[in-house]
Amino acid sequence: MASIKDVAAAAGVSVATVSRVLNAHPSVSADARARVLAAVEELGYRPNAVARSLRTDQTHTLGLVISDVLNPYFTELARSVEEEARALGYSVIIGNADERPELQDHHVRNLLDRRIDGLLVSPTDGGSPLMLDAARAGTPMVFVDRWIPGLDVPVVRADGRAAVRDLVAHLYALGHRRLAIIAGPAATTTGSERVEAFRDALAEYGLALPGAYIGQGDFQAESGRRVTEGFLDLPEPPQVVFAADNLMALGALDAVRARGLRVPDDIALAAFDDIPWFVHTDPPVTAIAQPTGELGRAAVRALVDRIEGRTPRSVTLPARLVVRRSCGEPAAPAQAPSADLSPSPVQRSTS
Amino acid sequence: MASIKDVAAAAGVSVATVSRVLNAHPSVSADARARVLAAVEELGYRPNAVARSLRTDQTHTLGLVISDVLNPYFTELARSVEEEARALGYSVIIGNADERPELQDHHVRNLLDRRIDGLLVSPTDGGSPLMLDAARAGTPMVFVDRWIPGLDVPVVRADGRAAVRDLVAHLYALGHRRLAIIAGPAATTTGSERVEAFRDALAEYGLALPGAYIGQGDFQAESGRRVTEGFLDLPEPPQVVFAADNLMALGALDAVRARGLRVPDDIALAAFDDIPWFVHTDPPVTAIAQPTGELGRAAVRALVDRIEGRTPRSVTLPARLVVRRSCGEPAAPAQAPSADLSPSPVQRSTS
DNA sequence: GCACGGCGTGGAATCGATTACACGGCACCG
DNA sequence: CGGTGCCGTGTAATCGATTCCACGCCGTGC
Repeated sequence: MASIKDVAAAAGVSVATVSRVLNAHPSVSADARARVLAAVEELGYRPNAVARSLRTDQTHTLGLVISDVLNPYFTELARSVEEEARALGYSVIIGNADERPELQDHHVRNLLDRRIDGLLVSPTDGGSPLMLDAARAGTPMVFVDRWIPGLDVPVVRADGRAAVRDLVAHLYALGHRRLAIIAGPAATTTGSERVEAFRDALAEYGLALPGAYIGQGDFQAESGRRVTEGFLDLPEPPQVVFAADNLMALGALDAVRARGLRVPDDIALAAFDDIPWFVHTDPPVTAIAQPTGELGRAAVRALVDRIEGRTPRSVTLPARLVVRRSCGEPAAPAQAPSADLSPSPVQRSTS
Repeated sequence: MASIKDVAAAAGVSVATVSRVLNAHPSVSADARARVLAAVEELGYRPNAVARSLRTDQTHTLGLVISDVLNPYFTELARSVEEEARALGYSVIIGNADERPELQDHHVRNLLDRRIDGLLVSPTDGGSPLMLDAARAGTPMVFVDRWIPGLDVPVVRADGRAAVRDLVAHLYALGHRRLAIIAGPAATTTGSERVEAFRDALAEYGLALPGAYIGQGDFQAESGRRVTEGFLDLPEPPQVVFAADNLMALGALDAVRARGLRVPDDIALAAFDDIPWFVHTDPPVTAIAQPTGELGRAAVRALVDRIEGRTPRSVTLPARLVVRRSCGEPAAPAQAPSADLSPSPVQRSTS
């Protein structure tokens, strides 16, 4: 592969001049510039990003460590992150932690070794020493979706409290009184927050959230199934199951169906995180939708602000309830009943 | 951040010795090794991968350029690719082309600039000059899923011919005679091959595939909707729509539902590419399943073979038909009728 | 007519690693 | 006892860029 030296030789100038041309430095004669550009074209020269990074100590690369690529929520997040980063002149390297802390550490270490300019993390746990050290050592960092308390790191996330309250109102209006939740890992902020928001909302209606109605999941489908089976085995099973993420909702749907029961007739189902597929499931699933794309973009902007010396801001955006049919008819007033017939969110503009 | 010089100074040795310790070179005394290791620990030293790559001309990184991250098929592919690469000591940088050739080129160029050791591509089009040049210039490369004819590049893919034949047999047995297909872009191999396989299979049953029953899609949901609407507007609409990928199937489902029609009573639906969500849609969708994980792993092995000087092999694995309810009852003999009640493929082992 | 300033340019240092080569010391062999 | 060879180590070149500094040249102003 041609290097800057080859270009310099071909153009009859020094490497310094070539570098100046490539970096749009003003101090280059028109003549030299033309000869350099001709040589670049001729040789098909492309600057070696590795060498450049070594010298400038910048990689123009962001690391994104997410909890689970197979979760459509995170896939969409990753997509919007890459898009915004590209618009700002950065590339993104994605690390999939698969909800496993040790894998998360592996990726963080790998990304740090590659000297990425900044790190976007949706932590799988409460924070490993590695991550805490990196944050304290001054690695530009932004948390997205989930975060680790006690660190001076900006957080970009959705606030689901209001939407959870709307959901409970909706369920109450439909006559449901025994409501259960499949929680995420307590070590994650989203894991514990959603339970809390749910409990608080229930309290407003004078409803309790007994221990038996809190199932411990891990954000994966299998745990949703297991927990739901436990609920169904109770002497007095809940009338509604609220899953703290979309994969666990899927597992719950499986468990209900495996018993030959029907949603919502025998038991109602709702989920945190809305995804395009919920429109097409049987029945369409009532869910709390996060502004995922906007979260990804805001997170990138905050991180790049931090990298480029500006002051990053934490951002909290509201989530909203999307009513479909999995909790019973008729649809609540908050939402048009035809929601599940509207054009699928799977489509997107590609202009 | 501490560099190798700091470690050398702290350990009282030269940088060469530090490097030798870190690279397990035999010619180091036990004493020196111990002092170096102690210094490494003390300083929290981590080798700079950028500098190392510059010197050794290896990044231990693979580039993966896929057509669409939001397509669960490619998400799963990406996941298995990363997993196998990690097992072999490589990292993966994913580029999402979004079915747009210019975006594909952007990522290929970016990855080449970063001097990735090899490239895994599922081309969005027939091959840009950039990609052809890279292949001919000797960049280690492997095509996965889709490929570009006429290049000496190994291809790892699934063969769907037999499964398409099974599908047609299934449809024929259910009494369907007017079968239509939503094709992918003709510029992609999977786009044209699937139509051909479908036509050939129909011919075996003495059925024709008229032009009106071939809709041109682009592998995105919206095109599936549009094409399906066209089918439904025909004087004699087809009895079955076969979508060449899962997103277009989703669009088709939307279009059918928007007319107030029902699958499979009014029109049947089948898809190429099986995804976990097809179990949960209304109705569960009959699909052709690729061995996605195995494809990703095989592709990485081929690429790493090529990178490390061994001879890579092309791999073709069979796809298989998974019958569910979207083409009509009763389920075909080829598959257990309870397929859609089996544990969801969304779960996975995490051991 | 001379000094000064700015512009275009090249030489060389530098980033942080790897590695070829040289060198001193010690052991072993003849 | 001297030569050979290996072992452990350090010096320095190198990868491909960026950038500081110095230098030569030219134009301008006094």
